[in-house]
Amino acid sequence: MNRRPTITDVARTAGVSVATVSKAINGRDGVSAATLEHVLGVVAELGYESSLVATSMRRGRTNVIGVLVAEFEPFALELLRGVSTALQDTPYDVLAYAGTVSAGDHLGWEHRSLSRLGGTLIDGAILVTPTTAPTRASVPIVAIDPHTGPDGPATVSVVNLDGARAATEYLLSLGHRRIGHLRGRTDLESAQQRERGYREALAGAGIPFDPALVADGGYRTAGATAGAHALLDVADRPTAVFAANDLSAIEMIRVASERGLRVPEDLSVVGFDDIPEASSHAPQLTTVRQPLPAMGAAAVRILLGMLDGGEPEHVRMPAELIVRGSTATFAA
Amino acid sequence: MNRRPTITDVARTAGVSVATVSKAINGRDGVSAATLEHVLGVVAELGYESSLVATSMRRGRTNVIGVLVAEFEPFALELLRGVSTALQDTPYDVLAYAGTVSAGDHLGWEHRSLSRLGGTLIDGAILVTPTTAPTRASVPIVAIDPHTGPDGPATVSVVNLDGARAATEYLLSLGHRRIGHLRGRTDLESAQQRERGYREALAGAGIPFDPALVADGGYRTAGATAGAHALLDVADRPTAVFAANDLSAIEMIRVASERGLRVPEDLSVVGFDDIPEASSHAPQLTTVRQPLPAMGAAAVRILLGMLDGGEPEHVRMPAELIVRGSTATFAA
DNA sequence: CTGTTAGCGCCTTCAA
DNA sequence: TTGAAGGCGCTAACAG
Repeated sequence: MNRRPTITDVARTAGVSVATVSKAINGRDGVSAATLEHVLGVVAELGYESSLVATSMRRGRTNVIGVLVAEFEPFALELLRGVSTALQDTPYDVLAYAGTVSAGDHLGWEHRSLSRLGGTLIDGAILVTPTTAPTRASVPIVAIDPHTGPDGPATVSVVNLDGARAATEYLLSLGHRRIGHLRGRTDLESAQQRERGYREALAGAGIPFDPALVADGGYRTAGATAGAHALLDVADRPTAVFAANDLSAIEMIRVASERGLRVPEDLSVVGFDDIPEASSHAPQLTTVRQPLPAMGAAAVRILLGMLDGGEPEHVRMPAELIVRGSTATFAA
Repeated sequence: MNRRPTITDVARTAGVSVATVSKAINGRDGVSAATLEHVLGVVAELGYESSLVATSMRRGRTNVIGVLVAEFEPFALELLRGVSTALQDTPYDVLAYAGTVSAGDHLGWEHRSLSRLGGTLIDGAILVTPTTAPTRASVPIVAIDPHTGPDGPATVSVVNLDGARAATEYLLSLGHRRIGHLRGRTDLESAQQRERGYREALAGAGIPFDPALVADGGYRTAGATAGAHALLDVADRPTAVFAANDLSAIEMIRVASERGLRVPEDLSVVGFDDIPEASSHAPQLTTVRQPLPAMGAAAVRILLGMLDGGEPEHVRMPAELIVRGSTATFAA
C-alpha cells in the first residue's frame, strides 16, 4: 500500500526540477537529449505514471470519454460495448461512471455526475437514458435514449414509434385483440413513443383504446411487478402484452407464470431492446431490437465530432422486430 | 458549454469565504444556522457539485471504487453488473475504467491505470484478469481471475481445474476420443488450470496427450482464429474441442462452419464462462459457468473489508457445467 | 537548456 | 463563527 511515485519523486531521484520532468514526459522541447534519456530512465525505473487527477486539474483535456449511467444494467452495458469498441483506435480512454443518487437531489444523477466529472476528468460525456435534458453542461454531451425529443443536446435513439407499432401489429396479426401495454419510464421520449406506437397500431386495427390495459412498468424489473399484476387483474384480461422493454417483459412473464399462466400458450409477450437476456430467457423473447452497440458507436462518432468543433447531431437508428418464442397465435 | 460553477462561484454569490462554503457543504461545524441555510440555498440555486477531481486531490478518500479492465468485453461486463449491484446500498460509486495500453508499456495496463487513478481518484480497485500481479499498489486491490495463484493480492476466481475436467469428461462421456483444446491466455492462472484439467481428464480416461491437439486461443475472438484453424488442420482432426472460454468457443464454431463442419454433428464444442452470448448463440453453447455477478459481488465484499482494515482474502467459487446444444455424442 | 513561479478546485489547519 | 493561507500533483508561462 505504499504511495505511488509522484513527479516530485522522479525529479528528486533524477536530480532535476519537477518542470524538467514534466517536459520530458510530455515530449516538450527544451530538454537536452542526455537529460531526457536520464529522466525517462528514472521514470521507467520508478514505474511512474502521471496522475490523471492532477493532470486533468491543470490541463484542460484528459483524453477520457465518460459514459454516465444511473446503473450498470444490460441496456447500458451493451451500449458500453459499442462505445468502447468505437474508441479502440482513438487516443481516448473510456470511463464509465455510475453515480448513486444522493437522497435529496432533485437535479438527477446526470447533473451530479456531469458536474463532478465534467470540465475536469472527462472531455466529453455520453449520457445513457438521462432523466432530464442537461442544460449548462461543461463538456460536449451526447444523450442516448434521451429525455426529450430531438432538441438541445445531441441524441441517439431508435425509431421507437415504428418499433412499437411493429410489435403491436405483430400481436394483432396473431389474432390478439385484448393487448395490454406495460409502459416504460414516462419521462423518457422513448416510452412515450412506444405507447403511441401501441395506440396507433390498435387504432389502425379499429380496436378502441382501453385505459385499463395500460400499466406502468418503468423499464425496471422491480418497477414492473405491480403493473404486470394489474394487467392480469383486469376482468377481461389481455391475451397479449407489449412491454416497453425486455426487463419488464421478462418480469411480465415471471408474474404470469407465478399466476399459473403459460407463455406463450396463455399469454403472448413482446419486449423491446433485445438485450442478451432476451435470447437466453426461456421462452426466448420476441422483442424489438435496438442496435445497442451501433448506437454506442454512433454516440462516439458524434461526440468526437463535437470535440473537434462539429455540430451536435440527432441520429435515429432503425428498430427491428425479432420474433422468438414468447408469442403465439391467439386460440380463442 | 458554460463552465460548471466552482466553490469560488458559490462563495462569491453567497458573499462568504470559500472556506465557509466548504464547511457548509461537508457538514462541518463552525457555521451558523443562518449562514448554513443561505449557503446551501446558493448551492442548490447554482446547481453546484464539488469536483470529484479537486476533492480527491485534496482529500484522501473519494468513495469511489474502480473496476479496472483492459477492455469492456462480455466477461468484464458481467462482473461489472455484480460489482455495481453489490455497491448499490453503500456510499460508494462505481467507476469502470478501460485504459488503452500505450505502445511501449511493459508494465501492463493495470499498472498504468492503477497509477493514474489509484491514491487519488479511487479508494480501491478491482482488477479484471490482470496480466501481471501488481506490486506496490497505492490502494487496496482485489484481482478477479488473477495472473498468479492465491498469493499476493486478494483474489476471486473459480475452481478452474474442476470446471475444465468436468467439461472434458463430459466430452469423453459422449464417446469422443480425439479432443482438442483451444487454450487461453497462458499467462493467467485460469488458462493454465483449464489446460491442466483437460489433460487430467484425458489421462484419467487413459488417452495419451497429443500436443498437436492443443492450440493457442488467448481468450479473445481474434486470437482464436488461427488456433481454431490449426486444430482442424490436424491430420486426424479432433471430433470435439474444449475451448478455454466462450469467446474462443464461438470463434471455433465459426471457423468450423466456414470449413463446412456442422456443430455439433461433426464437431462438439465446449466453452467456459457462460457469458450471455453463450445461450444466445446458435447452436447454444455447452459451457462451464462462472458465477460472474456473484464473483463481482465477492470482490466488492473483500475490497470493502480491506478498506475497513480487513485482511486480503482468496475466494474460490464453484464452476458448473451447463449442457446445451453445441455438443453431441460421437458417431464413429 | 533548466529552474522558478503561479495556479487549477478544494479542504484543513490556524488566526482573527 | 468566519476567513486567510497553504498545499495536494501537475503543467505552462516566464526568467535565468
